[in-house]
Order: sequence, then C-alpha cells, then structure tokens
Amino acid sequence: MSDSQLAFTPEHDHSGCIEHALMDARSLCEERNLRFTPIRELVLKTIWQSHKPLGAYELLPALAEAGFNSAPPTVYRALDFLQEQGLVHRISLLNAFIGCPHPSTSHEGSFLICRHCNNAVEVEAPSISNEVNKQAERFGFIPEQQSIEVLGTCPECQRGNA
Amino acid sequence: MSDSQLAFTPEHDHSGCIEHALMDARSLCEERNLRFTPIRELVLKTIWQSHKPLGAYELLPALAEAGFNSAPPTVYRALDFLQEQGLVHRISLLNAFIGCPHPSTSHEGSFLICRHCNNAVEVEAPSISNEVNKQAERFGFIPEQQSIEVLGTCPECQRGNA
DNA sequence: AATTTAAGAGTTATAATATAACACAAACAT
DNA sequence: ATGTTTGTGTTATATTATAACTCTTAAATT
Repeated sequence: MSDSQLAFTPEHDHSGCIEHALMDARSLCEERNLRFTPIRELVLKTIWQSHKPLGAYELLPALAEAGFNSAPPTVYRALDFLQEQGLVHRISLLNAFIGCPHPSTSHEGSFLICRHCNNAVEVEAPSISNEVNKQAERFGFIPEQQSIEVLGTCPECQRGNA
Repeated sequence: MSDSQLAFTPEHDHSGCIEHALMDARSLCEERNLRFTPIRELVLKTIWQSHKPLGAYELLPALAEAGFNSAPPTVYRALDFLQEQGLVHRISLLNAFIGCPHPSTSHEGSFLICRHCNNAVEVEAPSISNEVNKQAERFGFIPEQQSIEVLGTCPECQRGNA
C-alpha cells in the first residue's frame, strides 16, 4: 500500500509516520542550513500526531505543556517556517495544517479530505497539476501556486468506521 | 473572446456583466421559486461591481448606504443563499466571494487569481474536474466538492498594467 | 379575509483565525 | 569581542465567521 493510502487506514503504524517526518525535517534543515528549533520540531511533531489537519490554535496547548510561550504568533511563526520549507501544507478549506509526507521533492499537493473523520491525504498527481498549469497558460496566465482540495467520504467512513 | 477572459481585459463592457448576472439570478430564482430579495440582489450586484473577489466585510458598506442593517449576519446570510444557488463562489485562498458567470449550469469552478491586480476568473475545465474526481475514486474516496484555485500573474499585469 | 406558518431580517454578542509592532535573547559571522 | 541576523516573548488588535434570540414580512392554509 502506498503511503498516501495509509491515512485512511487506522491500523497503520502511525508512530512510523511521526518518526519518519521528524527525521526528514531534521536532515532537510541540515542540508539547507536552517535551524530546526525545539518549537519548530514540537509543532511539526504535534501536527503529525494524526492525519487530521489541525488548526493553529489546536497546536497551542502542546507548546504550553512544553513550557514555551503559547501565544498565537509563536505557532504561526513555526507554521510559516514549516510551510516555506514544504514540511507542512495549509488546507485552505479548513484553515488547518497537515504534515507533508514527502517534503524533499518539490511539489504541488492535492488533498482528499474526509468530511466525516476529518482525515486528509495528500495525493501526488503530477498529471493533474500539469493540466491545471497548462489550462492557466492557455489564458496567458502565469501560474505560481495552486491549491486542489477535494471534500468527500473516505473508504473507512463508507464502511461506517468513522 | 470567451467571457472567461474578459475579467483580465479591463476595457470590456463591465456593465454588461453586472446586468447579465442580475438577470440570470432573477430568472433562476423565479424558476426555483426562491426569493431574490433586495438584500440578496444588492449583495450580488455589489460583488459584481468588479471581477475582484470581495470579502464579506467589504460588502457591508453597500448595505449600510442602502439603509439596510449592516451587521455581519446579514451579509453572510445573503452570501450563503447565493452560494447555495451557485450565484457566487467562495475563493477559500482569499476568504472572499466572486460572482459566478454561468450559475445555471451546475459545475465545479476553478479559479485563476492574479496576485497583483486581484482579478479572478472562473475557468470551466470539465476534463480537469473529472480527472480530479477519478483520481479520488482511485483511492476509494467519494468526491463531493472540489476546490481548484491557482494564484499567479494575469496577462494584463505581465504587461505592467496593474 | 383571517389565521397560521415559515422564511427572512434585525440585533447583540462572541467565537475562531491571523497579524502588527516592539522588546529581548540566542546564534552566527566577522 | 562585537555587530548582525534570526528566533522568540509579549501585548494588542485586526479579520473572518457564527450563535442565539427577536421581530417582521411574505406565503400557505383555512
């Protein structure tokens, strides 16, 4: 099973997801000579606690527990950094943030978001992404950033396992 | 030139857009036995003053001027109605609303949004829309609503006519 | 036409999301 | 060791959206 499908399969070894994401982030920051500070790490780790996108304010308690300042700017700064580095994505339909499973490859993610269990998976669909860009260019428009988000019902919830 | 391109062409007869949108809305509401109230009409008309998506709070002054209540719920109710009827779309990347140029045909719009002049056009791309749905179904996911938004630079702004 | 019902709008308050601005501290570069 | 940049602390506030309740007006029913 591809990693993209894992999120809709509750019995997957999720601790693996978390560790993998943190390792990726660490090495990526090292490569780019960026500081993977405790706050940034904690925010990323908290986001990765599940495959459900989290709002910025849902991340604050984790910061508070760990003894950090837990005012909004702290978490938004960390989120800005993580987004710039492609480590998390913002789901604009939900005003929420989710970890990126393959941050090193630059990409435009598209997302399948279950309206029932709130899990979201990032789907790699270069062909769609390219088609969208081509369509834009047909209008003389230069595409710079794209957002593809699909709301619906995931396989688990279709089986009644919300 | 197709109507979709008009928005990026400032010299188009925009008053035609407005009138056309209002006529469409009127007849659509009549068909569906819905009330196209003065508030709803005014909100739609105000949205159609330009091809730039407007935030809910930017619509309030027009209501106030016309002597209506101008508290947020008033405009959000009108927007909810207009969205349900497909007369306006919400651009989630901007938290803003834009008129739909072809409300009678049910569709999933995709949007090209210029980061410079803020104009946005709705692009009909059934093939892309279908591809996105197919991709979702490949994961066993039932797609119910999709949002495709592209930020970039429009033709006019490439020529320096912001 | 009078009465009931439902839909729309008025009003107040507040929730949820996000950012501005400035002070302070730690890391890094020279 | 010193200056500079980057990250964080802190306070305040901006922006977007909704809850809850009242009142009015239009529509449906008798």
